[in-house]
Amino acid sequence: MMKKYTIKDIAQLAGVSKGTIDRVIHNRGNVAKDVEDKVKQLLADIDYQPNLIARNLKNNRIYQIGALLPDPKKDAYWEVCSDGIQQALSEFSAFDIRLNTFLFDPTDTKSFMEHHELLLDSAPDMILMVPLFYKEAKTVLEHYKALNIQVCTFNNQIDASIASFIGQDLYQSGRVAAKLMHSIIDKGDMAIIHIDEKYKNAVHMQEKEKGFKSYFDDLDGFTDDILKCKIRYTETEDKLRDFLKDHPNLTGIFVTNSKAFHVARLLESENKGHIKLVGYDLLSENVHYLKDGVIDFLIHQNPRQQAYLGLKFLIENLVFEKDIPGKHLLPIDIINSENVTPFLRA
Amino acid sequence: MMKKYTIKDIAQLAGVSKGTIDRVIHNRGNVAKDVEDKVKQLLADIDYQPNLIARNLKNNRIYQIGALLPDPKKDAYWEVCSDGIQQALSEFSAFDIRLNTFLFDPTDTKSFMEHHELLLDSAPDMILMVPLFYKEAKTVLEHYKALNIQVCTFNNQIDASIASFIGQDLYQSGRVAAKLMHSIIDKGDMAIIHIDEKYKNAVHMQEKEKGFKSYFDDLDGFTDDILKCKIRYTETEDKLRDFLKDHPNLTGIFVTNSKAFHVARLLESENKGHIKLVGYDLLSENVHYLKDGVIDFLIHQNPRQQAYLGLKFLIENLVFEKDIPGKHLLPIDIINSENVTPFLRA
DNA sequence: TCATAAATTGTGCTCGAACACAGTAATGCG
DNA sequence: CGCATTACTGTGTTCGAGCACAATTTATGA
Repeated sequence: MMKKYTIKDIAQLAGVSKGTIDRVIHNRGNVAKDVEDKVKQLLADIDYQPNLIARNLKNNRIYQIGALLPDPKKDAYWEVCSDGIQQALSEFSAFDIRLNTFLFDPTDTKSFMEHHELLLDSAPDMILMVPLFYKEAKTVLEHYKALNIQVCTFNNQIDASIASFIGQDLYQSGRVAAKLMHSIIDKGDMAIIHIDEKYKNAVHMQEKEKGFKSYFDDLDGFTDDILKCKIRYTETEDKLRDFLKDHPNLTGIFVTNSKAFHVARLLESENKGHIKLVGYDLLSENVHYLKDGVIDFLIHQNPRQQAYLGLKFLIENLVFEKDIPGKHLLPIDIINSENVTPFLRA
Repeated sequence: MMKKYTIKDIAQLAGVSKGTIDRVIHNRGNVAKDVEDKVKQLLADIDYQPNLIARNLKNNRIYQIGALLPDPKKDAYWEVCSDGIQQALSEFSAFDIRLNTFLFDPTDTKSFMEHHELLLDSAPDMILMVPLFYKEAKTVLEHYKALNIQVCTFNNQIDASIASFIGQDLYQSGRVAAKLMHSIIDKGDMAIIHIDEKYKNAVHMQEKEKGFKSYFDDLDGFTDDILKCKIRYTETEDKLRDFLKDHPNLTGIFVTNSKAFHVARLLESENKGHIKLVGYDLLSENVHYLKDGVIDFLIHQNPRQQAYLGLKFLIENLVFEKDIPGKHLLPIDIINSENVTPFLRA
């Protein structure tokens, strides 16, 4: 039963004062070589761990964290992020963490850049952000790096070398969707549907598509068609209806983001409930169609947990000097009508 | 931008000394009625939150926690618990938490009681336990309650009123299994297989069975048979082989605990790979058959997370006086061959 | 009225780490 | 040798909450 050593204990053991121990621990110099060696050896021998509580008692500075996030009013997918952020803040309420949140329009790169400027003006110690637009995010992240500001990104990955990332392996999540689809459909055509403003900037949707296709490529003797359809958000309904009309043999549809409910709505109104549907995220409309049986599976990207972990990593680095993992992959949760409920609670 | 108030600030605001504030906060009496009211009002107005760091600095006692857990050497299901426990301990390494672990044989109620006695002798402040055997656990829990020792149970629930519980809704997890099975099987017979020493004491397996059946009961016009088969652990293979022979129309099997790999092994060797198989837990053998396609889905009960949360709740109650939730339900994770990997990492 | 008890309030120390600053010993240089 | 400079070491205060105890005010009774 090992005792917990304090600086005072070590000072006594080494026959010096606690000031000297402190100088050794923090390499602040002004210590005789032989004493330093002796103390260092002692510290190693007893595996000294400083009391983080006492350390932070003195360190009562106010930490400023900036958050650059998509506006949930523009896309409900982002709504739950604030829950995760609140959870992290309350968990570390013992410390004085000030969070400045800047919400940008997820359909507008200009809005992203504008709010980035505002964020910079707020002089944050660290930054939490969703790098939604590849090109702009890369520029911004390089800017932060030059300023030596630690950044945590989540939801989609830009560049492993430039900022810490929390999220799912999107390629693999495409494979999960494919596996699910494969297990529930009979023979027939399958379609991948992308519903968004700008497909080209949305690397995450392309990754999911690649993963989805790779699964079927790996199957021996699988030759059915995988169709592809890109739809801009504003023209969703008409385009979708045309697409369904053009492909009467469809038996399965994979929607690569949280917009599966648009497809579900149409399938229901056109009595095409036999078409299997796999999509993403627990938006209330998606959950509704999941419970109704129109959507068969949803993959949960858990933006709430992503935001929570991102903020937690930043705070733990600030107050405990913990390392921030370069990449933290969340599990890919499979949701059906029976297990959805516990995932909805905050 | 609200300031963080300390006891000193409040003392100044109220025009009294910090000692008086402290007496009011802790209801230690010896405060004039009018002063007490005034200070209480002030505390409420500014929503005073004590600095937990400073509070615990003084409170440097050693906390003893006892753990009564199944021996992982007897059942690999329990192996990952120690990871979760280690994680909780390292997260709270700033506090002096001593954990005494007592491992009992999960097939032997006598072993459970013996180790319970040993646990009591160690004079724990709090207890973490897996109440594997209903009758014995109930006795033991009442004993702890009489001694006023806080207990966290996980994996299976005994009695909501008697101890805190962390785990899955087992009835609902049976329904999840049923929904999965329903989505992947064609017409044909289904079987629920229980593989364990003592079925009667294993309420959790009965709950899963009830949930599974209830799903199909809710379906209109579903009339196929749901067979049932209880197998003792020692006689698994022969009994299983007979059962398969007796029911040649089987298309789906649901195994109610982590022993699905026994069935998978047999299905593979008898070339009955077309029979769909749904089971529980990410034991390495299960994962192997999942990747091979013999097992279609596994439900992840996440014993690692259960143990982690249980210990975390206990510690947070000890050091932060946080409330322990009476019941904490974990999500019911659906696992297939494509999303299993991230769930395996510690 | 005054002594004394009772009620109320203030002061000062503790926890462990961090750090400023005071204090002491060793060395250099004229 | 003596004084200054460097090299090293020890002391004391701070952070916020908690608590023991001292100090003060108020009430009570002879």
